[in-house]
Amino acid sequence: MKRIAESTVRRLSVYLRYLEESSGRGLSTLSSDELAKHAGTTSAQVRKDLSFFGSFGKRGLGYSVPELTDSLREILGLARDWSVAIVGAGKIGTALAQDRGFGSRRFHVVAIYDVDPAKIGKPIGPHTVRDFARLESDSARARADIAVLVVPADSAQDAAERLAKAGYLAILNFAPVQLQCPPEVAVRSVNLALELEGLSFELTSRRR
Amino acid sequence: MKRIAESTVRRLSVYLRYLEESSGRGLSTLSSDELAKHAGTTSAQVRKDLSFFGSFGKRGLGYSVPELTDSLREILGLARDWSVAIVGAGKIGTALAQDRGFGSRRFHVVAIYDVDPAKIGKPIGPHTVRDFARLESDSARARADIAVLVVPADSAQDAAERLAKAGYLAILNFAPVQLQCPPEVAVRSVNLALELEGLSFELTSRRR
DNA sequence: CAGTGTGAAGCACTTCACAGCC
DNA sequence: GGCTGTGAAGTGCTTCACACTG
Repeated sequence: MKRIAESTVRRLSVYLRYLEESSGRGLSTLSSDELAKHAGTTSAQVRKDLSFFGSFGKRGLGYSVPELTDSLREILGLARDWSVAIVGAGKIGTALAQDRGFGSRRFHVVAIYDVDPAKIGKPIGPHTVRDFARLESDSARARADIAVLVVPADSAQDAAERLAKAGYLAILNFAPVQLQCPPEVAVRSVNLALELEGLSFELTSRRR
Repeated sequence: MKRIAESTVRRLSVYLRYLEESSGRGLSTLSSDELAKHAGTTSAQVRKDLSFFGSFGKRGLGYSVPELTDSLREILGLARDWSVAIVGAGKIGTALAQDRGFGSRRFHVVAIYDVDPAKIGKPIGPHTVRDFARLESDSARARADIAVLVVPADSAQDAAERLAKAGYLAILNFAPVQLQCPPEVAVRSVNLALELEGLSFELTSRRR
């Protein structure tokens, strides 16, 4: 199968969200044009995106909401649940662990790690902060699928390597560093400083 | 001036970070190749990126660390400070407000808003949660430059419109919705559900 | 006839390759 | 000789436009 662009996958998620909302409002079909409006793209783009994976629509009619919902869930790997471990029990890690919406859908936080003795053992929602030294022994028994890395920049690379060795399949990285990981580990980064600096650039350059 | 791609701006931020680190280690020049290694790109890309804004390097030598640092700060609009208001004092908003690194560099949190009477008046670090109803009157006196929107999905669009009307220049949106804003307001979105679903897709499709 | 599916065209970002300068 | 700056070529995503079908 041809490689799918990351931008395409992002849009599929957005379509899915709108489909779920539409389903809640009792709609049974949706056109590429309606999907496009709510996803901030064009109808041609919607059709192209979906056509990578098959023919889901009916000509003259549009897409069946329940059918396309199921198909997109299948495509995005959301027909199953994923377990998530939060690595780093700082302010943001703690907030993410408790945030509904982050844990919702098919992603379930199953553990929170930290190296700080002052934090280890502390309760966070239904969890207790575990010693990151136990990562390897924990993982031998039961490992989460995805790690959310919320540690300081200078310990992120080490932590990532241990996660990769311990068999984690994916890392969502919040540390402001370019992680070096073996190719079998999927990595995405969210870098808030970068986003703010992007806004700073726009405000500086594009303002009339 | 020709339009600059968002991906280019992202990389400039990454270069700047490495320049600052290198400066701390006493390096005085850096080649496009060294910059590329640490930014995860190619030397040609680095040179192209920089050439949009001028000629900063010396042939045969590379780039002067202090000079390029200054130039990039200037380009990215980081030669000045920016004030930031956090809108939404939930778990994540509160965490961001207190996170060092987020507030660091040239971005300073100056206010935190919420609509929940239970939260209004609560101290968060050096700040006190303010009633979002006061946004307009506050803004008439002194308005922050950038708003960080950390409210539930169903109130995000309303909040964004009020921020735009109140004269905010930019919004960093964490709510999982496609914000509709007037074009003079710069918007960037960070959507954690989308990132997780992107990983889910990779784990499902690309695994051998 | 409304709306999908899709080759072809268009556009934008990246990589190449080399002339030019230090 | 080393490394930048940059047109030209390459690649990949997006938009167009239209044949096709329910």
